[in-house]
Amino acid sequence: MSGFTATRCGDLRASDAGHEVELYGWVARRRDHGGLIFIDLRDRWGVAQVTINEANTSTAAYAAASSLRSEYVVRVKGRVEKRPVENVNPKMPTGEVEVFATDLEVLSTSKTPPFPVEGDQEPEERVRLKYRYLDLRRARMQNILETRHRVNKITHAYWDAHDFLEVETPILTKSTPEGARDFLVPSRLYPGQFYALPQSPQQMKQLLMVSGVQRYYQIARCLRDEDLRADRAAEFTQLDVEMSFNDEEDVFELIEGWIGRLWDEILGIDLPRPWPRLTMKDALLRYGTDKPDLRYELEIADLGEVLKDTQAQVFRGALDAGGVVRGLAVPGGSDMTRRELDELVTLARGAGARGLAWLPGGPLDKFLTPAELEGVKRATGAGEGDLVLLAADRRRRAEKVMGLVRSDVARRRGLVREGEWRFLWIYPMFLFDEDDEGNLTYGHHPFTRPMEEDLAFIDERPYDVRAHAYDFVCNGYELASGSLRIYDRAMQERVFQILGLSQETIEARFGHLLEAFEYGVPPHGGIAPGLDRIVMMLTGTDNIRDVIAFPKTQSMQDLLMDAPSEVERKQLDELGLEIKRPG
RNA sequence: GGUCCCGUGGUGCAGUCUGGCCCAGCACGCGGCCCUGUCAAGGCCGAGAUCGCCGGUUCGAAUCCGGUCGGGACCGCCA
Repeated sequence: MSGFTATRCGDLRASDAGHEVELYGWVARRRDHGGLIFIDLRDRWGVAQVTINEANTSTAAYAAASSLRSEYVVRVKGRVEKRPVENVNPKMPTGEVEVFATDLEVLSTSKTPPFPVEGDQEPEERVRLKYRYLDLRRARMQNILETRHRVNKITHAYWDAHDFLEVETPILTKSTPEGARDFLVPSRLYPGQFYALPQSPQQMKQLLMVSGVQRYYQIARCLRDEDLRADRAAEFTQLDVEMSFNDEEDVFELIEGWIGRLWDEILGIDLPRPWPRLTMKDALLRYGTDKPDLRYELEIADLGEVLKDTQAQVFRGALDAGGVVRGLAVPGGSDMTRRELDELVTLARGAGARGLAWLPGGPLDKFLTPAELEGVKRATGAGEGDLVLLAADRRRRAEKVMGLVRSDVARRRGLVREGEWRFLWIYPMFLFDEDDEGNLTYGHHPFTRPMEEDLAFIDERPYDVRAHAYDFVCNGYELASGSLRIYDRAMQERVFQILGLSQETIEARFGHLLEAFEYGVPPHGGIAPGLDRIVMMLTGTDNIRDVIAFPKTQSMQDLLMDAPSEVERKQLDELGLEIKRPG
């Protein structure tokens, strides 16, 4: 029997009493009583107590036990014994037994670790990342690794059971300047030309539908060279799904089933189905975001109607410029301090707003008529003791500001109902969006299918065109995005044209897709949930790096491997590259 | 590109606002000794930090100012 098949520390139970066992593991803790030494021996499955009694073991074994320090790797031979009742440790699954060591061998010693592997103390992230292999040894991280594995396993089983085929798609692919910035890979055989790492297998999965795969899924790595956030990594993992001859209801059904399975098997929670749906328009109006957190109420109201004749300058100005006034009632908010309000104003300014107003008690009270004040109260549902926060701006900015204010107010006033899971679909979404320069761009991606009934006004009022596009959202996180796709060459070209792409650009970048569309394309569509974020939810962390074994810092460095790093001159020469150094 | 928070022995924190009581405190860890029923073992003793780095202000700087580096949060960005 090798150590690989030996008894696992965490598996020991009362029923093992009397057995001779061999254990392999790391020293979690050592309690030396002088003549009697207790070792908590840890492996992936748990911790068992090894007892070494000077009186009943070899001198060599006792000497070895005395020399043990934290994180030494040892092999122990001994006999499992039931502990006397008074010595049972009910806090440990293995607490009913202990292993009396007859033989103990140090397989590997350890320096004092840079931070404690045992205990719940969270070291600074810089240190954790540099010594990631030790960080991952901690129980919390082991649990995350295991949860992630189980998510993958359940996911494979689920989609396989629905006859989906996993197909691997290339890592070296073609750059598409639309969307996120690509990671580029220089080509050795074609100097001056580049591959791109995939932002997602979007086009490949559509081509697989043309191939007749009909039901495709892949646990796919995606790479985007954009700045990072707490919930955004440069390389991340999507469950990529695509199917043929389907409508959005098929997608909703399958996804709700899959998420339901994950929550049931991993958390033992039975999620209610079907999930509620919210149109993009309503999400932005009522919650100020496309990923609302429904664990608290705080609904935003449009005040354009009640303030349509107002003489208050800030509101008048915004409304006359075609903007909006939006308000949010804070229950019991009249007790908010000036300092808190100032912090909210700072938050609003940070989002580009000129300011944030409040009623009553703010400087605007005297500019509103009693009827207008009454109207604001009614529209926002504000009662006695409540405070109304207001933003007046261009619609998109006012929405953004109120959305940020809403979540900040909920957080600082403790309105978030922890422990709730509020899944919902954002559907339908808009086909187009407006970028910062006021130009038309796509809402989801350029392959999204417009709703047939809205095509009539696609040229006149493009922003009002709804799409067969959907996100699913939970507790303020966007967990997935998807759509039904265009499967008609003419329609696809038309959308590209509306987006302002020239015929040459269309041909160069998407010619392969358009050509494929000439050979019998099934109507198709799909979705791509972010697996990292789903694991974040399941493990209760708000940091995406926690659910990635070897993550990079916010500034995209790998502190363990020390990447990125310079390469040798010879490598550059082979690629025909020269480095332009700034300065 | 921008805004904000953080950086103090190996680790986690206090001290910074209001400069001198701090050649820096606490807990854990670490080293030595004692200890035969602990499980966050206990007791005694001990070592370990020029307070991220550079510069400035001051009689005097962990503390104030400027810069810089690193980590984090956010805005922009993320089809």
